[in-house]
Amino acid sequence: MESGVQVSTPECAGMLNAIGDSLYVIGGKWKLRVIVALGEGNKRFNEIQRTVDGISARVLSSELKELEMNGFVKRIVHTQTPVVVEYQLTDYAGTLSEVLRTLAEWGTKHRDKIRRER
Amino acid sequence: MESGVQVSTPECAGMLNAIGDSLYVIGGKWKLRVIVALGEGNKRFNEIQRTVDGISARVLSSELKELEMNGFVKRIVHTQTPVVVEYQLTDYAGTLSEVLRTLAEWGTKHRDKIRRER
DNA sequence: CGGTATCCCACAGGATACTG
DNA sequence: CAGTATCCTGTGGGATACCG
Repeated sequence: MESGVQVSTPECAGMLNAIGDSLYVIGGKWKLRVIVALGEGNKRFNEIQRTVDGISARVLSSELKELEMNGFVKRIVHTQTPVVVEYQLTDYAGTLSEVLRTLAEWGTKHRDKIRRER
Repeated sequence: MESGVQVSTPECAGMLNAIGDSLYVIGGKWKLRVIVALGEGNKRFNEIQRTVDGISARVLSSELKELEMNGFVKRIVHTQTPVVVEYQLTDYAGTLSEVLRTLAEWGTKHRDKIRRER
């Protein structure tokens, strides 16, 4: 091994399953982006929608529900008048920080590469 | 900050775009899994299909084409008889190693967490 | 504002059959 | 074996309208 092509750990099968598990929970078009958006701090529904470019209300609503079910997001209702609803990341969402970091890093480098090629 | 909830870097917008770029290229249900499968070493078409559980020939074919277009995979035709076709990761696929590592690590931990909860 | 309900379509992707 | 062609379904997700 010299060029970094060999990506796998000794047993590839375990890695395959582990990656499968990850994608099952945080895969898809929006989940990670919503989480990143909330990484800035608590947000209200429409704020999130404005931050995550292109997401519709319907989809955001269902994504937030799934994220809540999976323990990444907490929904906080401030019972003032008018009622204010905030979403915030849970501690568990913090376990994704390394994933997000590497993914963002790679995306940046990849974009640069594409730029250079054109 | 004490609990790791704060996932974002100073500017979240950049991270949002970077993650978006990543997902655009390596997002989806199969791409990363095909790459991991090839991480074991070169493979033939049907070998890959057997390794990546659940993928159909049609889908694998199109995924391989996209991965080739994006510079992750090289298609090698050995012109013997019978003709043998191999797929191998390029050096560029190696740039994903950190992403794959963190993703696999997280997936493993997450599965453990789910197990404990049930 | 913070959503939910409905409708609808595009497309990912499964099944099967077929070819060199 | 290594795919391609065809067909078909499920569903992700957009648009719009509506409600408390």
